[in-house]
Amino acid sequence: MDLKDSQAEPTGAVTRKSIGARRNPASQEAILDAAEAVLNEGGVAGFSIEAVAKKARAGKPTIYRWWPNRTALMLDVYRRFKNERPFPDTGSLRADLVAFLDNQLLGFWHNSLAATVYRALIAEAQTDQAAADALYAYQEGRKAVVIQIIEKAKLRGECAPEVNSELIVDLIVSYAWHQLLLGRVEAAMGTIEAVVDSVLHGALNSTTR
Amino acid sequence: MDLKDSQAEPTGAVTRKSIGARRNPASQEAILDAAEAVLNEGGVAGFSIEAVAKKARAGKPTIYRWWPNRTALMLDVYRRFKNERPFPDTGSLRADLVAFLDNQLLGFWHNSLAATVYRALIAEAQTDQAAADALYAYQEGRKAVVIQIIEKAKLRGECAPEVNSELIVDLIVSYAWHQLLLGRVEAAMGTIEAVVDSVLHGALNSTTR
Amino acid sequence: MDLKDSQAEPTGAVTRKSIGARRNPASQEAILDAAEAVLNEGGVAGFSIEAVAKKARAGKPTIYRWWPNRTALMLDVYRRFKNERPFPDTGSLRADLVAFLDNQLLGFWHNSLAATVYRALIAEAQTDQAAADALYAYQEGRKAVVIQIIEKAKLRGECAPEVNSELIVDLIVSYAWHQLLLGRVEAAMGTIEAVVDSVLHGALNSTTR
Amino acid sequence: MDLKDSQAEPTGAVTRKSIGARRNPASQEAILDAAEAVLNEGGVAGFSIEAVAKKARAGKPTIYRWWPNRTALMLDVYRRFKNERPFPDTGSLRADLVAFLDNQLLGFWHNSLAATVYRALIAEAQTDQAAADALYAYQEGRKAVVIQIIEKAKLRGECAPEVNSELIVDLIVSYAWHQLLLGRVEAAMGTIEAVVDSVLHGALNSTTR
DNA sequence: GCGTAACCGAGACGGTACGTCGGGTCTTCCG
DNA sequence: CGGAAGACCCGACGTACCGTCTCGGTTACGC
Repeated sequence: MDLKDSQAEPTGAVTRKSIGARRNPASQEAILDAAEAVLNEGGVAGFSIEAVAKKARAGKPTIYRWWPNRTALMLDVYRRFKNERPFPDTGSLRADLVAFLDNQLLGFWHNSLAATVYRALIAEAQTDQAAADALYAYQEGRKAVVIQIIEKAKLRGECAPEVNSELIVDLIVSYAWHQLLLGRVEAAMGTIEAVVDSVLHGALNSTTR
Repeated sequence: MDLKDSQAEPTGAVTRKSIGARRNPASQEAILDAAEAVLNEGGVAGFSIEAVAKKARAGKPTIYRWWPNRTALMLDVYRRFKNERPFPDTGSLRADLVAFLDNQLLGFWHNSLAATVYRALIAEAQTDQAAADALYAYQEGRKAVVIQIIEKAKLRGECAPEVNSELIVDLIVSYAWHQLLLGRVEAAMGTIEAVVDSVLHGALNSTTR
Repeated sequence: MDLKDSQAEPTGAVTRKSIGARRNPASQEAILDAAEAVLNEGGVAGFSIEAVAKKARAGKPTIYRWWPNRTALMLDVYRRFKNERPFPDTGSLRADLVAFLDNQLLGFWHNSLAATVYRALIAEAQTDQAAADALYAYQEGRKAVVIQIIEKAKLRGECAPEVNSELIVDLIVSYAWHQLLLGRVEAAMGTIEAVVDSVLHGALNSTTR
Repeated sequence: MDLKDSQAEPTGAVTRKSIGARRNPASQEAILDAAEAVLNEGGVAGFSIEAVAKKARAGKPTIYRWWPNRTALMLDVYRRFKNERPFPDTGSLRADLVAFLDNQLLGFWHNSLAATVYRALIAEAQTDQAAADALYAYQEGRKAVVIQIIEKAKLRGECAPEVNSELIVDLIVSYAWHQLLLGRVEAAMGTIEAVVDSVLHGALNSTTR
C-alpha cells in the first residue's frame, strides 16, 4: 500500500526490462500490485489476466510464465494479505477462539480487499480442481495452528479430551466462510462471541444432562 | 429423471415450434433438462447458455426471454431437485439435526447432481448480487424450518432457553457448505453424528464447569 | 471507393447489428473496406486481422466466420480491385499482349494498392498451401482469356501454329510477377513493348535461320 | 549435409562454450545447420529464430548478433547451397540457356531444400526492404554471367544484335521464379526446352515475317 | 375469420477475454 | 568480450461465450 503508487496507473516511465535469465522481482511485484488494484477497482468480476497485464504494464506471457492460471495469481495476492498479527495463545481457549475468528477470519475480511479475493478464490475452486487443491492445502495449514491450541487446552483440562479438535476448528472456520460467502461479514462481526460460546457450551440444557 | 431421455441427445425429431403467443412449457422443460444434462456432463465449468441452448435445441433468446441470466437458470435447475423427503420432527433434537444434515444437506448432495448445481450457485453468487440475494432468500426459508424445531426443543426443555436457535442452524448449515465447497461431501458423510454432538454438547470439559 | 467513408474511421455511429441468422452484407463490406484501408496505411506488414477488426468496428469472430485466414481476406480484397477495364482483342496479337501486360498486369499494379496486396498474397502462398491453391486457381482463370486470344491469332495465321499458347502467356505473366516481386514495377513499365517484341520475335538472328 | 548430424537433434552434449572475445565459427556453423534443418522439417512456415536457436542450442542474441534479422540468416543458408556445378558456355546459345534453366534454376531447386529457402527469401523480400535489396543484388550477380554468354552469342552472329540480353535472361529467370512460387518446379522441369525455344524463336509465324 | 401479437428455432452481430506463439531487446553468469 | 540462457514487453493469433438483434415461420386470441 505504500510503494506501488507508480504502478497504480501506467505512467509509461516504469517499463521494466529483463534483468537477465531470471525472474524479475520488480515485475512480479508490479503484477501482484496490479492484480490487487484490479480487484479493488472492479471487484471479482472484472478481474482478468488481461486487465492485470495492462495495469502492470506487463505482457500476458510474463504472467502465464509464473502463474499457471488466474486462480494461482489470486491465491498469491491473498497470501500477501496474510496478516502477521500476533496469534496470541493466551491460555484461555475461549479468548483464543474469539481471537481466531476475529483476527484471522471475519475481522481480517472485514472492510478489506481480502474478503473479495478470498470469495473469488472459493468461487474459482468450484470450477477449477487445481484451485480447489491449492485452497484446501492453504486452509489446512491455517487450521493446524488452531488445532494445536485446542490440544493444549485438552492438556490443561479446559477442553474435554474426547473432543475432535479438527471438528471444532471446522465449525468455526465453516461459520466464517458461510458468512463471507453470503456477504454478511459485517453483520457476523457482532456474533463472534456468541458463536464461540455456542461451540464451547453446546446447545443442550445443562440442567438436564 | 424420467421423461427427459428424448432431449438428452438432440435427435432432430424433437423440434418444438411455437404454440402461439404464450410460453411453451415443452421448451421450458427441455431447457431445464438440457441445463441439467450439461451440468451432469461438463460439470460447473462447461456450463454455458450456449451449450444449454444447443442441447435443448432451443434458441438463445428463448432462454434469455425466461431467465435473465445463467444464475436464474441454475437456481431453477436446483429447485427441481428440492427433495420432498419427509423432514421428521421426531421429538428428539439430536435425531432431527442429524436428519437435517443427512437428508437435507450432505446426504442430499452426496452422489448427486444437486451438489454440482449448488456449488455453481454459490460460486455465481460471489460475482452476481442478484444470485446472492436469491440464494440467501432460498436458504433462509430452509433454515426457518429447523429453527422452529429447535424452538420446540426449547419448550420441551431439551434445549437451553438462552440458546440462539438461528446460530445453531447456522453452525450446521455452515459446516455442510464448507465441506461441499471443498469437495469433501463424501468424507463428511461419516462425521454427521459427531458434528451434531459437538454442536449439542460443546467442547468444554463438563466436569470442570 | 465511394461509400466507405463512414467506415474509414470508427466514428461510433456506424455500429452494425445482426440482421438475423444470415450474413450481413454491410459487415462484409465494412470488413473489406477496412482491410483495404489497413493495407493502404500500414502496408503488408501491419496487416493483421486484429487491425482490420478494429478499423471495421467488427469482432474478430465475425471475420473468422467468413474468411478462414488472412490470406482469404486479402484475396477478396484483391478481387475487388479486379479492374473491369476493357480487354480489347484488337485483332493484333502484339497490341493485345501489350494491353495485357499494361492494363492487366504491370499497369494495373503501378501506383496501386493492388501491387501491395498481390505481393502479400504471393508471399502468403509460400507459407500456406491453401493460399497457394487459391492463388493458382485465380491466376489460371486470368490466363485463360489470353490463351484464347493467342489461339485466335493462330487461326488468323499471325501466330505460328506449333506455338504453345500457355507458354507464351506464362512468359509474360512470369515477367510481370518477377518485376512485381522485386519492387520494380515502375521501371518495368518502360519495357513492356520490348518484352512483347522479345516474346514474339525471339532472340535468334533471323538472317541466319 | 555431412557434418551437421550432431546438431540435427539437440543431444545435450554439444554445448559450445565461448572461445573468448571473438566469433565462434562452430556456433555459426551450428546455427546455419540448424536453420537448414528447421527449414527441412517445418518448411517455410515454422521457420522461426526461436526454433533455430533451440535446435542449434544457441541463444537468440547470438543469432541476432551476427544476423540482423531472419532474412539475413535465410540468405546465408541459401548461399551455402550455391552450387558450383560447371556452367558450361558450350558455344551453343540454346544449350547454354537450357543448362542455365536446368542446372542453375529449376533443376537446382528440384527435390531440394534450396527451393524452400529461396521461396522463403522471396516471400520475406515482400515485407522487408533489406531482404529485397539483398535478393536483388544476389540475383543481378547470377544474371550477369548469362548476359555475358548472350553477348558472346551476338558476336558469333547466333543472336540478333538488337536483342536486349538482360531481357532474355529476365524472361528465363522470371519463368523459373513463377513456377517456383506456384510450387510447380517438378512439372516445369519438362518444359525447359520448350521455354528456351520459345524465347529463341518467338511466337510469330516466320512465314509471314 | 382475420389481423396481429407474442412465441419459437436459428444464427449472425460486436465484444471481451482466453491461453499461446514468436519477435526483437536486455541482462546475468560463465569461460 | 563472446556465448548460452532465458526473462522481458509487446502484438497478434484463433477460439469460446457473452448478451443482443433480426429473421421467417407458427399458432392462438381479440376485434
